[in-house]
Amino acid sequence: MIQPEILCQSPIFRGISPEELSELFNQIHFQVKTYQKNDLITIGGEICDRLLIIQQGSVKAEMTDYSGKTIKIEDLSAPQPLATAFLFGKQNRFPVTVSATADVEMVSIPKPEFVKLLQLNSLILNNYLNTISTRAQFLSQKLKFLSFKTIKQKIAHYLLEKAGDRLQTVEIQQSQGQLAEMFGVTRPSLARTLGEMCQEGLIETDRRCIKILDKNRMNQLLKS
Amino acid sequence: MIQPEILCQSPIFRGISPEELSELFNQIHFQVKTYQKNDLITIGGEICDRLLIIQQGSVKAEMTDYSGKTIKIEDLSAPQPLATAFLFGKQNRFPVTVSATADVEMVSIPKPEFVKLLQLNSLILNNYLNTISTRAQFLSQKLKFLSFKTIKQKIAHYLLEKAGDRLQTVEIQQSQGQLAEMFGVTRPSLARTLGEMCQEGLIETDRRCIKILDKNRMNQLLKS
DNA sequence: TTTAAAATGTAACCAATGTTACAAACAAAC
DNA sequence: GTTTGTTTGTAACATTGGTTACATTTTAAA
Repeated sequence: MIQPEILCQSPIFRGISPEELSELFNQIHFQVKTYQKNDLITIGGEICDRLLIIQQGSVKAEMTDYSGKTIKIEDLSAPQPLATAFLFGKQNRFPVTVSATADVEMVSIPKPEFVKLLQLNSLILNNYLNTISTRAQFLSQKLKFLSFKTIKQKIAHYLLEKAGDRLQTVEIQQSQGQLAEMFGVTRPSLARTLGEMCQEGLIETDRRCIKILDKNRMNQLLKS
Repeated sequence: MIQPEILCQSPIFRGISPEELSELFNQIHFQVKTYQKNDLITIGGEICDRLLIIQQGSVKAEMTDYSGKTIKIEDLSAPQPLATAFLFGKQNRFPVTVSATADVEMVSIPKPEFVKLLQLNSLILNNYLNTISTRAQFLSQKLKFLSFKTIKQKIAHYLLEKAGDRLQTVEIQQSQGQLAEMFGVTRPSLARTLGEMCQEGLIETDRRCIKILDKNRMNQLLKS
């Protein structure tokens, strides 16, 4: 039924040997369900009272908007877990509708059984805590970034972060277009603002290298 | 040293009796540290390898910007825990500098000891998981909200969410000004946009009641 | 009831950014 | 070297939302 060699690759069971994992699964109740391509696995809004881990195959997660249409959120494949941030907490309902994009085997562990697992094995506990904490930290960072209103501020924040205390010159890996997308702005707007910052003597650009000329003034930008 | 009657009010120990809590604390290592008003408790960037819970007094959390100046983030008092989302995860450093705003007693539990607690008591485990999951869900919601670009979209999202499937009329509790702050826009801009939506026949406003006239068209707004 | 304070509606103006379009520079493939 | 597709710089114009100011309405207090 379960395939320990696959499951131990999952972020939640990372570091556990396949043998140990088999042993652990012997101590809890769980189900392995199979779905065929296009089957519905969860429906958005449904109570999330079990941990689902893809053992085989792949799924897509979609969100339903107010008019009933669906928008694809992400594709997931084995051995990814589903909706780890919604098993606990106040709002423990699936935020998304999940359906199979290939034949799927899904390991389903009821919440109380998963809690048992967490108490049986401290590695699993740590892995799970790390997973949701990392997610919270990621979201937190993203929000902080969005709190900068103007494009100039976003650029200043990005460059100062990337340069740290030492460096004067930052080399960006992505293209201007990708950077713009990360900032949530359009490419021409980003280019224009970079141009303005050059004119103001804040930075100097040379292809993908950006030299910070005036860190103090850049800092000032972030406070207004 | 520890005051179980106070600590069991903390979100992390909620539901545990004071006696039980004393018993649990006997099984782990921890420290109770005292600070005087204005003492530094943690410094932003420092490794977060212990759980801190305020047992007595109050603290403020501040963030340091690039130029070294600090901005107050929040005030916390007993029996709140500090930075629960940064004990685990990839970026386990305090995001903020914390200092005492009154004489403080702080319970400090090293991470490995706290992990023991989590394994000893499933209520604590559940509480902690709920705490960080709720936080991730809150941040997620906030981000979703910010993803709506225009004020019209934010209003539409807010109203549709609040109305649900059934209702036609939504009554808002807050003042327009508070609503505007929640949306991250200025009060006159919000008022102007509400006015525009009335003219377009999307809604009808009467003091603090807003009637949705055309749900379909409102939905359309969210997709562009 | 009168009065003061707060909340609301509205307007003119301005700054920031999106939109669209196009040309120049560059990189990769042939 | 030429060609082709991608990336970058830039410009004109439209839209959005912030700013400021003020009149009106509502609420609360005296």
